[in-house]
Amino acid sequence: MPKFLDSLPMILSRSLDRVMPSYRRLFQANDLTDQQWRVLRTLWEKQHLTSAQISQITLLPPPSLVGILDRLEKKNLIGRLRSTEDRRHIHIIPTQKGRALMEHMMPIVERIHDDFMQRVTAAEWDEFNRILNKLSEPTKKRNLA
Amino acid sequence: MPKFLDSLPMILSRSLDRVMPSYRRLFQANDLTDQQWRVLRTLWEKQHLTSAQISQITLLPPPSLVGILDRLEKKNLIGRLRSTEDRRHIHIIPTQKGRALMEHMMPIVERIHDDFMQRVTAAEWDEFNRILNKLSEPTKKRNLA
DNA sequence: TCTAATTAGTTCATATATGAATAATTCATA
DNA sequence: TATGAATTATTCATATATGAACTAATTAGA
Repeated sequence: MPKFLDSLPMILSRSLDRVMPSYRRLFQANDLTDQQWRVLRTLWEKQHLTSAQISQITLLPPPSLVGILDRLEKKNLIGRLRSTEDRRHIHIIPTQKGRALMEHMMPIVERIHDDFMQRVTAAEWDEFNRILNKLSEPTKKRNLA
Repeated sequence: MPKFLDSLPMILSRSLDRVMPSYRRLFQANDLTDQQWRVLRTLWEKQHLTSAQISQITLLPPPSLVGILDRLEKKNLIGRLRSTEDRRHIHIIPTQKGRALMEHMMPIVERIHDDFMQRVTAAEWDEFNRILNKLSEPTKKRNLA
């Protein structure tokens, strides 16, 4: 009989609860929420993204994103720019202040990430990802065979 | 260079996002939120629990739990009962209606769980749990060796 | 036995999640 | 080219997350 605590959702939630504090300390030290970090982190690699793209990458639901972007804009970390080609699109662009903040935080975040990676071997990490993917991959035509 | 999407938090969040809909359909069909389900599920096995115990098991933060319990109580699914021994404790007890709802839902939830389990072998599941635990175990005296 | 420290539950302010609905825009096509 | 379908960002109502603070009750100790 599978115990509640051993269910997939609880296992994943518990792991998240254990992993996030290491990151959150850094975020809070820089006056960012987890979600605000995600948005800025996404913009670190790209020059500009639409709200929908950010939502897709960060897994943040569009309605939440509106407020998150509002607060990032209020902190002068990002800017909104409506596209001229398709006036429905709004480009989200990091400001100089936003870029500077990321430049400061990225190395530290990578260090935190490396600390977690050092807990397992490369083979274990691959295996972990492989199994987790099997467990959670989208159920497309799963009912064919 | 580790990509954002391959970081531990994003991997876990993405998996959760993919796993939860299967459960959520059932929850919504029974007019429950994810969190309300967690509380009821916890009470399924025990006869009564304190708010603190529920918080510890479900991972729901105490401030959130207050409202969740309020709404469960309003739906007549649980009851609050202040302890006579230690008047700080409040026992949370499922009502008959609450128990009946669980009796209806538990088999379906177990079926959903089994569906996920069938995606991997028992060995893979054990391996997955072992590695995830290494990845996310609390950092106690990690800086000793 | 009286006070300081603890504990359980709660409140508060702010930020986010969830699902439905909406306004503005663009697209497909009759 | 007018019109309905689709798309993007947003708003709305409700529920939850987060961290600080607070209240009532209990306990530890001088």
